[in-house]
Amino acid sequence: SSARYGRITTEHGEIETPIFMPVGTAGTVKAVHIRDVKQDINAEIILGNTYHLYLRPGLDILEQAGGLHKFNGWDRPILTDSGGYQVHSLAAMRKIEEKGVNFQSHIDGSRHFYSPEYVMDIQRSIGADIIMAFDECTPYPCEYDYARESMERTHRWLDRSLQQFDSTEPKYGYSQTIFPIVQGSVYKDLRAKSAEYIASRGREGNAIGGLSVGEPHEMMYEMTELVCGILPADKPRYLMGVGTPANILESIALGVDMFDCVMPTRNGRNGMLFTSEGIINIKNKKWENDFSAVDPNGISFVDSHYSRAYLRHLFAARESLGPMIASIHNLAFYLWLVREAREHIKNGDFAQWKNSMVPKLQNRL
RNA sequence: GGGGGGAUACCAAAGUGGCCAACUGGGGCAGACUGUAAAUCUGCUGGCGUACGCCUUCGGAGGUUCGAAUCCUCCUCCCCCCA
Repeated sequence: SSARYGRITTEHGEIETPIFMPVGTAGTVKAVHIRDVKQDINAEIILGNTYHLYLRPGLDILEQAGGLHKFNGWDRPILTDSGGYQVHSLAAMRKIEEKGVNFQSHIDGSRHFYSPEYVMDIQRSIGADIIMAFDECTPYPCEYDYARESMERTHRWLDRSLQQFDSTEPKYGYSQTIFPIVQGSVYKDLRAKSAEYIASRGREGNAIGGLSVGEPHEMMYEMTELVCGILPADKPRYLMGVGTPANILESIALGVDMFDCVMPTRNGRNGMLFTSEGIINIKNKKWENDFSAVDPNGISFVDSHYSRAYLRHLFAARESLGPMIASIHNLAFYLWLVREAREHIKNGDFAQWKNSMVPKLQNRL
């Protein structure tokens, strides 16, 4: 196993790795109060999104607030995605050129232009501790020729991102750092080339993008393993957008240190609970009169305070407390999972523990 | 007492001779969701069958017709208006 334990230091605090970062796209971890993110879930770092925050509330408001930390009341580290994923997910509403990407807002259809330079400026204004280079997240499947062209363009955009980043200053008195992103779709030679390019930039951390976009898991692991073998061992590796609890443990085993995913929050809002014994669809009739705890093994307040029957009722009645409880539970579970992983890494029995956990995590309860 | 309207699947509600096992919505059941255009989307929802299909349904009973949820007769129940 290539699993490792590490620490990342920012001016908003230290992060132990492996870590899972709750996604807070629009400046909020959806359906979860910041006090619960901090205390009950005990997240160490959360995400924000350049594209969403730029559209709403906009840079003027964020700067008036004094940055995102002050705006949303989260005083621990924040990482912002660059909008590269929106190049992927909003494919129908954008056009990619060498200079940058023309977007249409999904909110009002208004037109905007993102260059790597501008995206750096936006992330300076948001004030994230870790900012991401502007990339293109390619879809799956992706033709080899397009994957290569896109990867090469992402590399050129990276150098422009770095130049802009290095020639500008933080706006709120604390330092920021930038992570470049490996691309190359599911092609080994492209992934290797990209990983070498990204490694050569010598930044404080590196990310792997363009995975978990629909490719088979074996391909995702194969690419992750290959890239981790090339990225420097003494810098954190961030696998963007991953994933299921099993995905996370398998990827930790391959040498990944940082994860983010909408799954615990989005799926939670839709009634799916992840637990150490398997997956629960709390909307299912079978939980109707199950008055046992939401998660008997869970460590968060909601796990022991509420019953499955009650949580099912909340979903059936479309009460907003349902998605809130499920989101808190899932995030607390994800954070518990990575903390456990750390302990087992330190104890030297990670691989054994991981192998015993993965089948359970995928059970359907 | 007089006059009028109505009864369709779990609920509401279309359908007024064949294209109807029956639109649509709700409810119910199940599924999907991986750097969040998502507290969203999809499927099923009379019975049996994997399926071609077969069987039983539109308040009840009878009738007209090649053919009825739709037309006729009687019955039962509900609602509204006037006394």
